[in-house]
Amino acid sequence: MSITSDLIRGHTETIILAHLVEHDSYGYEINKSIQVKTDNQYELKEATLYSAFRRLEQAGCILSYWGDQDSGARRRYYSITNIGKTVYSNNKQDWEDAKILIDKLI
Amino acid sequence: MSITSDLIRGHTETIILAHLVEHDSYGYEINKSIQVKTDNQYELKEATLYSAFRRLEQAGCILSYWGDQDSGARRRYYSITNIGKTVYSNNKQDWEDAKILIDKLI
DNA sequence: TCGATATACCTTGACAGGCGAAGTATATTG
DNA sequence: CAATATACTTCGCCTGTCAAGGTATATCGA
Repeated sequence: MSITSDLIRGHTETIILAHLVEHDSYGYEINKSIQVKTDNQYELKEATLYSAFRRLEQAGCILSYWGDQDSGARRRYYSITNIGKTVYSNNKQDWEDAKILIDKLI
Repeated sequence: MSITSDLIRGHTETIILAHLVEHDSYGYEINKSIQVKTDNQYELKEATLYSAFRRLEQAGCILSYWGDQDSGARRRYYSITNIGKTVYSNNKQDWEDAKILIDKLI
């Protein structure tokens, strides 16, 4: 893990939404996927991940339901809502804007 | 101001150092400069700015001295140290890395 | 001359997101 | 049978941001 947390702060929710736009998923899988996508350069801390889920659900961006595994640990699946999709696009645009802004300043 | 604070969070110190790499300066001027550079899209809140100065000085990244104005409000000038220059380059590189990482994830 | 505005700095306390640490439970593998 | 992987949860601390309030000097228009 190279990136400092303050640089990623504020992106956690967007990262989760980006994953859920593709397909329903659950916490552990999302985190593994982040590690794969970044060649193990980054992973979310569990507490960070699950508290982001709580915020997103509270905000109506995602819905959760228990998966029905006949084996293995239970999984709480999440799906993105229309609100979540809107928030996701807005966040993505904000990121594009922020990149330009920060590049001007540092 | 369009950018949300969580996207800029962690960049405040780097932004200040970036300004001080060019020349010694003081809080008010740095903040004005940020507004000009970003066409008024962004400015640091005073409390944020001055608490960043305190952290940077504590960390040995900057030094401060009072300017000798014969008129107008007194100014506390800051100059960047060698440590500060090193921190600045590291932060800049971290930002380049973070950009790539985040782009992969969102 | 007096109020508004610009310049310039400082402090306090609250808030929110990240995260270390610890716990729970199931399945697999050596 | 112990270790490891999967999978989720909660508690409480830490840290950067910022709203709010304060101080002081200079200028400019009414």
